[in-house]
Amino acid sequence: MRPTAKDLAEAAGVSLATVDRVLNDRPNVSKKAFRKVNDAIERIGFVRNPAAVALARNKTYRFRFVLPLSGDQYLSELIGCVTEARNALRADSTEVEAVQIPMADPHHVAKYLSLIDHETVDGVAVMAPESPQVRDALVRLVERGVRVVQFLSGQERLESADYVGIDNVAAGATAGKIAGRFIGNRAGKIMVVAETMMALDSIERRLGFDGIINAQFPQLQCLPSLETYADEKRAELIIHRTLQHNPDTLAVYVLSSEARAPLTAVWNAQGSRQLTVIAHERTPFSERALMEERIDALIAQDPGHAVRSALRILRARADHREPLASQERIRIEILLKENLQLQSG
Amino acid sequence: MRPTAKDLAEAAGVSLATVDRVLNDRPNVSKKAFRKVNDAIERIGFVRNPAAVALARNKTYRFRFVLPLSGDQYLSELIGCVTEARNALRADSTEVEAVQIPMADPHHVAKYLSLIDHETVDGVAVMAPESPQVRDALVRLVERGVRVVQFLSGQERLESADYVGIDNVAAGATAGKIAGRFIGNRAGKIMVVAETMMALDSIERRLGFDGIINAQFPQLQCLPSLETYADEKRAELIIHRTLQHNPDTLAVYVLSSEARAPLTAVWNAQGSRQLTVIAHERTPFSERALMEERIDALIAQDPGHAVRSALRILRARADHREPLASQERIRIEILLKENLQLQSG
DNA sequence: ATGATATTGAGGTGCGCACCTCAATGCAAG
DNA sequence: CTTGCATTGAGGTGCGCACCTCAATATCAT
Repeated sequence: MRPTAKDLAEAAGVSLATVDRVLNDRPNVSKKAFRKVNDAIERIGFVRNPAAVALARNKTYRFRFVLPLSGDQYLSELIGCVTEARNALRADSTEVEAVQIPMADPHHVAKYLSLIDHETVDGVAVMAPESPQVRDALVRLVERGVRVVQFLSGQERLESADYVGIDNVAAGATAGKIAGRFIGNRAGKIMVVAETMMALDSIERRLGFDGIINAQFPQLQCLPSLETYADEKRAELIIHRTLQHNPDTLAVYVLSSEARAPLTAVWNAQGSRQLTVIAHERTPFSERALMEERIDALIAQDPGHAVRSALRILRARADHREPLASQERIRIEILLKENLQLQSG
Repeated sequence: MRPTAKDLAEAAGVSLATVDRVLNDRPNVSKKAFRKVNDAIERIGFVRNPAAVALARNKTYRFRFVLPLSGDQYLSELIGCVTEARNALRADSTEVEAVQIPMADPHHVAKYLSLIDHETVDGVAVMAPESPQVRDALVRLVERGVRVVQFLSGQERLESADYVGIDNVAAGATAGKIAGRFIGNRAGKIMVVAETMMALDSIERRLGFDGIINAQFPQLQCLPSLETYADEKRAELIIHRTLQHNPDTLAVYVLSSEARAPLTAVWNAQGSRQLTVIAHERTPFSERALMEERIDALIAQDPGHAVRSALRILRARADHREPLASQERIRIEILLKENLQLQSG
């Protein structure tokens, strides 16, 4: 039989009360007792029964995803994943919610975060653009006893918070390698489009992309990043113009998770030209375009995995446990038409 | 507050005993009572507290991985993942073990499986080559009340068992697409190497590979599959000969998870020739070769994910729950040097 | 030695459920 | 009506632990 706390007390030569004090970091424990209990734990291989702990604590965990307010398809996917996780975790006394707030003004975001405390919520996963105000607000959030996960967002990594998401430099490099090898040995230009180059993740992806292209594909030249500012008209205009001025464009790389506007513009303007198209993230739009071979490859991070990973980490932190690193690394996926694996089949 | 079984009994207008009978499929429940309880469950949104259930049942789950006896690096990785999962699940009253048995003789495998019953183990994940004997043994295992997962192996899919692993036809197609696009528009041949073409997964991968090459890259021609029979000398010989006879070979595709012998032979024989190399599975060997740019791409399925997935499914089945499909789909990963994401960094 | 404080033990309660027993009720066939 | 059986309810116990109280003892400085 598996040893219980009672066995542990016996083995350690102390009372159940002392075992309880040691196991739950309660005060008034002598160093000697502490050692006796920990030695006994090693000796008899005691492991707390999580079910019994959960039942006795009878605590409900409350976690919140703080996401940008946007009509982005990737964001919709993400919200869908949160909803799914919410339903799956309802059984485990875990309340999960997603809120969307405008991210344009860092002060507003910081203000929002400053109103959260551990009375309201045990942990938050925050997806917000880099800014000193937000970073500060996150640090203070941690200080107030709320677990924080930096979630899929181009922020400077905090010491005191966990990060869930991919390495964007590596993601850009991956895109670069795929683009370079897919293009073959023709010489020409690559058009790079982003919503904005103010975002850290765009900057990092571009950095990784350029690094690979410059080092390994000297016959290719990356054009300056085009910024759509999430404006369809503007996207249409600048992309059309760029394609006209650069007839030797061989490929398009869309940095941002929303590829719809840029790619629609590209397809309207490309004429009979063959373009290798690389974009980020799997959405209904990009999935369909991949199936129709209008996109050649997607660089993606699985939103479902990201959500579950964030929740597992928050849960582990709330229980003062170390998250299992090997399970929580989000992969940089390369999606082709062939390995898309649609749900239906 | 979250409703408990007591609340449910009250809401249904029955006693706790009847609620218990309905919830645990016990006999002697009238249709009327059954309906009353289920209606009340819907109405008040009752969800069983899994922690309380686990505690009250006080049951330990015993799952076993049945794997081939082989020095294969991928298998070592797999065993490592099982060990990791074993330690992680020890806390949850779940015993996980891995046994390795010789798979050469289907009768022997079937014999081994026939000795397993639900007294010994609650579920098994079996990785064994396709054969009618094994298939039969698995079906009978299920009939004896043992949950079965067909694990990462090229077996005909059973109705009565779950499957964990990738679609090998799609994996082959993915390899084909990567090979074709990486080669560019040069014309030439592709060498295909397998340990044996008797294995269903090799056949399926080859099928997917040829399908893509023939349909999308007519300038490329796939050579007949070379079979190494896991014999280094033989591999060396046939690969050397094939490369000599086919000076216009542009790429090598290794179908099996053990790429070491074939690729070593290729590197010994390739001379100054540039070859695009595609292989399967991430192992210390293939990882290193990818970093050194001796392999261009790996098609992989994450063994850690596969192990965890198999265990989650076995656990769900043992609890008469439906596994969460969306989480259990094993992805066909494309690994390049750029998205390898080594553990160290 | 004395008081103050730190440490320990004994014991109880409850978390939500599974599983068991036994008596009580219902219902049908004879 | 009685016998037999199916159904239901009341009640208890225990799973392993967290959390609490109170009294008893140990340890320290003075």
